[in-house]
Amino acid sequence: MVTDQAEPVLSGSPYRADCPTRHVLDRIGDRWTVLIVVALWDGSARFSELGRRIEGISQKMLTQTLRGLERDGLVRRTVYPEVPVRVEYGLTEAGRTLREPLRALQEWSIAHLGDVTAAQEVYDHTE
Amino acid sequence: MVTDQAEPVLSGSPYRADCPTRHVLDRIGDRWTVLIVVALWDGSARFSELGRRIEGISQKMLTQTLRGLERDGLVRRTVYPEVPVRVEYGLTEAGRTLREPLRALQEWSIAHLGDVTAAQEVYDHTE
DNA sequence: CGGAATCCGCCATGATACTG
DNA sequence: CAGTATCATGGCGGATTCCG
Repeated sequence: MVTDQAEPVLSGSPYRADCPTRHVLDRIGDRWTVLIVVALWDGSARFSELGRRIEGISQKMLTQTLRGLERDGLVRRTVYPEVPVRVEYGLTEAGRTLREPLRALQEWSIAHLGDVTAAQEVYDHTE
Repeated sequence: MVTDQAEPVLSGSPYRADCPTRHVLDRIGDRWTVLIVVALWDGSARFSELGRRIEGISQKMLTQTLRGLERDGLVRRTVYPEVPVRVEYGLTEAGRTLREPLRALQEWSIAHLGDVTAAQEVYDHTE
């Protein structure tokens, strides 16, 4: 996560702490990031519209996660100085490239959640 | 493994708390699950070999995460009653189906981590 | 070797209140 | 509407010890 101990490790280790996958997982592996990206891939949305789309997210986490995505260059924040102010969030070009890998994961979820749940029940029942 | 959902869960409708993607993210969205699955791609491995492959994981989390994957039916644990005992972990058929979506994510990481890091530096510098 | 059990710090998350 | 600020907390994950 944050702690990357400068430990000399054998160079054969395939899954080193600084590999790209680890970094990306640390960023999108939280509770809300993926959900926000998915919620935005049909088009931009306003702050409260996003909050309504993503059931259960708090205002704080919506703000915080959007800031992180903006910092990563995956989401663009646009302010329209109207009254009342309007703020739109949308995926950047880079953010849109995340669609395909995330869609693959989403389709896996839809296709296999049933199997996973069934396996859990067997496991819990027979242990 | 053909998914024939005419209308994806996320299109138009609120992103509900009980949708498959949320459940799966809650399961694989932790610190180690994905890394273990990836580490098992090439074949089974013993407990300590896994620990050596995945830099930074503690014994406790290795055990705990493997138990979760076993419960989900994604990893199979095989005990060989030798002396000393030998335990092998390998992906199940279901676990292997996770390879493609995770590989897509991995490739995205490799391809875009540089852009993300660069965007972060710009963001941190200009705010 | 392959764990189980225990203690514990810390941080991500959540609830609440306030603001421009 | 679109946030910011503050406080409380649950549990994730690390370190250590013990066991068959």
